[in-house]
Amino acid sequence: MYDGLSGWVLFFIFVLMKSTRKEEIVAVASGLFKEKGYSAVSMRDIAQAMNMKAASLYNHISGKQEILSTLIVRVAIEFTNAMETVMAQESSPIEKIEKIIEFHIDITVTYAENIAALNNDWMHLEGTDLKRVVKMREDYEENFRSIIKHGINEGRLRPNHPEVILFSILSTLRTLYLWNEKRGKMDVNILKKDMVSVLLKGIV
Amino acid sequence: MYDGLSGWVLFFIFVLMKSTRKEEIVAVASGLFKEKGYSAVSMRDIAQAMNMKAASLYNHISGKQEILSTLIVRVAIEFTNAMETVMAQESSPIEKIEKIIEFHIDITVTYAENIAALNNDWMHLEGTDLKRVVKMREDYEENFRSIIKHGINEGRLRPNHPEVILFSILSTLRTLYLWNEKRGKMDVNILKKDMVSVLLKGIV
DNA sequence: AGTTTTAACTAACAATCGTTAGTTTTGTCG
DNA sequence: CGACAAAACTAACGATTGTTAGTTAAAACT
Repeated sequence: MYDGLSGWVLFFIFVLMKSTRKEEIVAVASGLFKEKGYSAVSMRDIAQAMNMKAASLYNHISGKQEILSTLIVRVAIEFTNAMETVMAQESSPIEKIEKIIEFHIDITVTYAENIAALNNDWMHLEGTDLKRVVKMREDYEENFRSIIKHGINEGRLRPNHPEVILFSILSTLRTLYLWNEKRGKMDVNILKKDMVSVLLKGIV
Repeated sequence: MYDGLSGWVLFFIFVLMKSTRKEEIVAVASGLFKEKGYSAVSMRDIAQAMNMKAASLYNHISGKQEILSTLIVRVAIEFTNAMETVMAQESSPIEKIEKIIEFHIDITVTYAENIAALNNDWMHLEGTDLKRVVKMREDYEENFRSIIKHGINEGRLRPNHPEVILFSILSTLRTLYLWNEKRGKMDVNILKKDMVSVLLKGIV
């Protein structure tokens, strides 16, 4: 009985170890990418930050491209899922926009480096990954746009150009990751309230 | 009389030619930097886009770094001057913020590629240029912050966290350059009105 | 204890990087 | 036309890039 359990435990430890080693590389690399950008970070830079030699990285990953792909696709899926959850709800356009602001803040808290790569280094993806991420972004924006248009048509949003509204909110949310140090002192829920207030009701 | 004039004309043509050749390089490079980032663009890429060989570039510029520096410092000065003009005016905080939004749009129209480099590649500047640009950005943000704080203290701005207001407006304005294709069809003055409305009065 | 994985290492590769030196072409002025 | 300067060229440099091959040390399983 103990032996049987021990087998499972060791299996999970094995899986965990194998994945955390790759995850460690991805995490370390994401920090460097955020500071200098994908192209300015070499495999030797990443290796040095992990106290190993560049060639050793290839025991865990297939190449530099896989790191970027893992990093970006992961957070892109996160945003896509969150948006689809909001779209599935039967709530007003304004409530949906509030939800979008809130999950952007939530995702930014845990995925700041991934978002940096998504924003700044998506064009260095290759092949299928590039197409997939671009498609996800287009769909995401189209969903957001339709919410805004509904809001205007129903008379619940002021009739400004939808593209201006979409762009203003989205560019604020997308660059939230740059703002993590100052936000650090601020409670997330207070930030959400302030953010919703500023973006929806303005500042005057 | 004609000869005297001809001398001046030729002098100006000379100055113009000498500067446009360098300016051409800077302009072409800025387009490439915007698409792929400074580090991912090689001197051979820039040369190819100019129909010449990489070595020939060095007849006009001292190196890759000078291109980046020229590009970024130029637009940083533009923003600094515009902000100082606004600060010198005796107008209300709200009017000042309106002016800031407007000159951001104006500068973006003519300096889109420069702004891309300022936003994404400033960290690849070296030495004095790096310090200078970082200082200009800090001063710029500090000026903006003081306007917002005055607005709140005078009761003309809703009392949200100043940092949230600053960040929301500034990140929208800073990423305007990403939005130039869709804006292309839109009249600049209409864009200004909509932008001021959305950022100041919100969307509900 | 012996065997097999896992994950580190050294060494090296072909390609590309920014840049320099030296040469040739182009164009302008007297 | 000849002299001269500007701006292109070819060739090459040393350094760095991502990656592969082959080897060794450590850890895990039977």
